[in-house]
Amino acid sequence: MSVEHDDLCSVQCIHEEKVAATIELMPSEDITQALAHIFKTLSDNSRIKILFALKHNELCVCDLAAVTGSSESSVSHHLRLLRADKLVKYRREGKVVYYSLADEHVEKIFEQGLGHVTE
Amino acid sequence: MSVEHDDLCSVQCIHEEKVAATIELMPSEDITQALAHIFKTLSDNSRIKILFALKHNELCVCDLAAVTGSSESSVSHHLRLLRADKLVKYRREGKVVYYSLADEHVEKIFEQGLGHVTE
DNA sequence: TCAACATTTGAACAACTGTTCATATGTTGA
DNA sequence: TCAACATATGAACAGTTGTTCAAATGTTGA
Repeated sequence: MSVEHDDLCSVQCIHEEKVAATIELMPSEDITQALAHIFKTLSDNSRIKILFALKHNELCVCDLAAVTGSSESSVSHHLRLLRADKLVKYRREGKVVYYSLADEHVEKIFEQGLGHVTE
Repeated sequence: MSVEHDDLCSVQCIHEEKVAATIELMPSEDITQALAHIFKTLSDNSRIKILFALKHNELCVCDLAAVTGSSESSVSHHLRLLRADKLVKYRREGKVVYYSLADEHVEKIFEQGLGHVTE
């Protein structure tokens, strides 16, 4: 009764000024969610492989399945997510759809990621 | 019987040379997995907020809970993942543990990510 | 028009993830 | 030593995700 969980307990060790100042500098919820979302799209091994495969060539779904060692259906599902986040673009040539990287951002993000991984 | 799924069907549209050349240029499984792993760690909104909060100050778990609006337990679980990937470091001062960014890689990765998001 | 094929889509399932709650660990000051 | 507190940890639960299988689109050449 005397010690409620939200009123006292969790306020005891807080550095108020620092917290207030930090909150001021925080980006909006929209931005943090957008960042989390793009990293989520990049957080799957199959999708990483697809993006690496597209680094030098445009490739069709069949090719990507062969390169990454997954089924065409699986690749297609992944490509849908990559398309939704504008990480890849595509063009149709007859029955075949060729995918390629949307821009060079992906490669730069990868470089930074690799920089952290291999340090 | 005549048309087996792995023998013929999925080999029909493949551009063999391009596929072979692309496979040559692919990074190792270890590398793609490591990349996927680091992006997975960055793919959660709470963890993104924690890292942004640590951009200017070192902060204790309580502070981080207040800034991010989550429970201390939740923050602590997230910090464990961030520690495991060497994205944050920490120092103990009495009962309080202060966390800070491990290096400037995180910020650079964020910059690239934001570049893609806000374009 | 039709068969063949490349791709996409949807449902279903197991595996994984984030949060909460309860409990444990460490640290301080009395 | 002990209570108080900051943090960490483990189990459990709902929600999400990646894959597979089956079926549906497009698209071409006959």
